Amino acid sequence: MKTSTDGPLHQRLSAEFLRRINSGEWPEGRPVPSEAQLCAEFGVSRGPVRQALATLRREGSLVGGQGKPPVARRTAPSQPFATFLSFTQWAESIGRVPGQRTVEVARRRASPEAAARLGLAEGEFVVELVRLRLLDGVPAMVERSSFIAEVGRHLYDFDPDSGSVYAELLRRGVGLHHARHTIDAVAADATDAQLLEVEVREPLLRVRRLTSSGQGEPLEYGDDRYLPAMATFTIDNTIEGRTVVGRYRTEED
Amino acid sequence: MKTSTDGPLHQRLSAEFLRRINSGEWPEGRPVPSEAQLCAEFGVSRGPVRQALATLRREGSLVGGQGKPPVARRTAPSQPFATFLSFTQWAESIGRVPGQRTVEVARRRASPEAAARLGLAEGEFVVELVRLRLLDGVPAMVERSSFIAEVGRHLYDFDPDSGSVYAELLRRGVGLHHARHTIDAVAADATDAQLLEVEVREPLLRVRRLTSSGQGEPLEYGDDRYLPAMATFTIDNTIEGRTVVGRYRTEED
DNA sequence: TGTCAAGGCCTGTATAGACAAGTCAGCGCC
DNA sequence: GGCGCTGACTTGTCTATACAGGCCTTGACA
Repeated sequence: MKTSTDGPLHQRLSAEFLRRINSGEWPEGRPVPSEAQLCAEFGVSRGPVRQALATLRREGSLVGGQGKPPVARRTAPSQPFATFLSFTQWAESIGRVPGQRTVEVARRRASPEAAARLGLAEGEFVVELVRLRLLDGVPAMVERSSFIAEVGRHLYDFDPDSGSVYAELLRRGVGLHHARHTIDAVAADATDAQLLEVEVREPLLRVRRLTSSGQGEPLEYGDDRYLPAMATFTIDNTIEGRTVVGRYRTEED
Repeated sequence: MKTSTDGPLHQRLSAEFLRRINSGEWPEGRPVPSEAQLCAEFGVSRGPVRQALATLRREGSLVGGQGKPPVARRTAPSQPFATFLSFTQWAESIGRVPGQRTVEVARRRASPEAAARLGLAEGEFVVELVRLRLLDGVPAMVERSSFIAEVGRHLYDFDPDSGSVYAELLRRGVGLHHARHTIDAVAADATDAQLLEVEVREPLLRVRRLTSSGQGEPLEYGDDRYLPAMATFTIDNTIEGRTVVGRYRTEED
């Protein structure tokens, strides 16, 4: 009955339980079998069963308990690092077709804001990349990235219209490790308005991103401006401290 | 030696271990005492000790293990649930003075959007609370909340101008357990503009919030609109998958 | 002096049993 | 009919024990 035959017992149990929840065998919103029943079914003691249930509870697939069996809940899993960082991978993960139109790639002196975030002296060079990102062929976001020179040089022999810059950088061994996203709202300026095909002053969802190496050195500073009708960010958190973040296509309704 | 005398043993142990890490009693980067030593010191069996260590490991305060004792690590904690949910507690946590001016408290039929999110039939009653929230006396956010009737009735004998509604609800045993925040941008409407003292159509950072019980029943639906100059949200994530979220006062620079 | 194997220590995993505390249905009493 | 109480069931917590497997020091041997 178990999904696989290797690995610790509690891992096999938790994989099997998760399968049952996601397959609907344990319907959402309904209590799952009691610990005693599960022990009997798999012929194991209560320890591994509880450990498996605890794992699922931590991940949000089970809720409730104490005196009554916990309840199954299907949840969107937390988006992994790459999906959260890369527009291309994000779009693919939600079943949309990503696209891009590069506006410019340029080596120039860092803007004051980029220089400050990247820890560069005034006048140092960065590689700036400006792209319009599309979702199913429709404009969704304007991306302005400043890469430090050492990372940016990879962009000269890579066509940013062909896909994910991040995937390419990772492939070339650039150690993207940590990213801080700061979210706020801004009014569309003339460039945004023209690229996104909206009026000037239209509200846009802005995400400024500082991507760093494992040693904490900044590698890239980005300013992404989304049409709010195309994408939203979500933060899920619980009183126990679990936090899950995601970026989603705005539901049309 | 234990920090407090009530609560389950493993919780007391984990609180005590965390204290030792943060106080430097267990220096960062150095292995902590072995499970056997901790069992002996506290006179308990291995179960609760392991449970306490597992909690700290999940939160990132301990790393490593398997064959050798785990290593202590001090980390910036993720903002706890209450701080993220409550404007009042958030403001206090960043050293600002929270304020509020209640615009209205009303029992009325749920708006179509609120009814849909709360899983109510059309025409069911909710308690709506509209407040202007202030940071150091300056308008920062307009909050519109719809509470299901059973939760909302607590608001009749509580003055929402006096402080945190969430703290009061928790004190009265309302099981706020999980919250999903959806972030996007909207243009200020006439009401927003008047309350926040900005122009109509000014971009605002909108956070829609669905707060649920431990059983997953929706309890409150909220629509908060922040002045982007006053607050931002951040998401920190790493390639290893740890994610930390926060809400911050926008730096003035 | 360098290398490799042995053994001790430590965590990971699993079993079994016991009691506390919360939930809920059903019964009996008013 | 409605209320409250009881008791069965379930999860939460804790103890005790055992063995597998990773890690590291020690010591014998080349």
